[in-house]
Amino acid sequence: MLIADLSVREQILETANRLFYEQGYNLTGINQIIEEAGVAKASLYYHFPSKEDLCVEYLKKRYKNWSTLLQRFLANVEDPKERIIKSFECRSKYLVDTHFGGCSYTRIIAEMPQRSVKINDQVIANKEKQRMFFIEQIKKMKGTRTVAVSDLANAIFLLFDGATMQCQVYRDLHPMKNALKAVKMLL
Amino acid sequence: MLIADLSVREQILETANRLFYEQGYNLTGINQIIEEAGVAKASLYYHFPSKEDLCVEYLKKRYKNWSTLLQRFLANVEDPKERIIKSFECRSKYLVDTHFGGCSYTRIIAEMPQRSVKINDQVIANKEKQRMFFIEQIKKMKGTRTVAVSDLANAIFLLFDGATMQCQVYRDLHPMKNALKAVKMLL
DNA sequence: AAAAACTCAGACAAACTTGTCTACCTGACT
DNA sequence: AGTCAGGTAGACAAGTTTGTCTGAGTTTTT
Repeated sequence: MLIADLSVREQILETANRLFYEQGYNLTGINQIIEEAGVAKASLYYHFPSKEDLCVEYLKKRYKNWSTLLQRFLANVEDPKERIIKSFECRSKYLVDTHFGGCSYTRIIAEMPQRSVKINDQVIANKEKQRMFFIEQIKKMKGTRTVAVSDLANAIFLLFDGATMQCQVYRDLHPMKNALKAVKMLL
Repeated sequence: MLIADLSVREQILETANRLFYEQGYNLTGINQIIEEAGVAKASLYYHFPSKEDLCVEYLKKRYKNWSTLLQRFLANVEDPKERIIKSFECRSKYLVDTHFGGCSYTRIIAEMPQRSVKINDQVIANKEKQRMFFIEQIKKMKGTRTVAVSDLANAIFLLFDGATMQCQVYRDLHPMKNALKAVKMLL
């Protein structure tokens, strides 16, 4: 589990990333994190003022990892429509790789009805970045659009997000396939 | 908080329903439930073998309540297309009434990565019933369909479910409005 | 009348929770 | 030589968690 050559801070964050996502935020204790990260408790609280702050960094990391994966998938793909389709395929791979863990942002929200401002803002920021990806692609698309750019992008984003969640629930890729079919209907 | 004339079992379930949804399943303790329900701990464990079993009953109750609300919304609405649109409006009302609590089934899944079989089965059953509603409406729709019934119904279900989740995240109805726009594009 | 179902209050076990604090150590920079 | 960033181990506080159990009392059914 321990990854060599990682600073203590990175070791903590990497371990928290794994445990928060695999077990859930509320079910993961600070003690388990420091134990599995192989660091002292004071070290955790030296780098992260609280579990809540660690959660915010976790959310940032999740977005960074997703973004990296997506960029790899989209390298050499120019056509906007093709980029949208590829992003759904990227999501499918992500879901399989994570054993259908679903969207980490959504899950954090679901776990914390009494959302803190910090966590709320980070989740919204991450979601908005995902939404903007679709906005950008639709904007780039040629052809006279009969519907507004944002309406189409938002619809695709809803399908993307909805399918991610349903894949988690059903532990199967079929919702993502259905979402892709719907996207093709809309485009 | 206490509702008169309810049996002890119903009092417990009603309180659990409120607390699980408002605070989350993991953050709601048995002790809080019995305290707010005004019953003894032994009474809870007499009616529900475990917190997990209580959760299953909670999920059943949530579906029953949603189903009742939906039926009230759809009374006197015959046209399948209109019934679909009304179901989205019903969801909007539901979300506002629950202060954007989102979908209880989804949230339970999000909170419990190590899903028990009982809970998993109940969530799937509830979700499938919701999906079947859309299947039924599409089936009833006249006109030569260029796409398969299930593909269209699944797309609408994805939008419905995705919008419910996004409304929870954004604490706003705009995703549901976007979903409805998308549905109208598809129909 | 007897039995069964239901309800109460609360102690108890054995664990876990976040965060603080003491006390110490190492290495780098000024 | 001195300061400070970064690290160790672990005790501690004050609370929480689910579930069991004792022991009693009431209500309903047979």
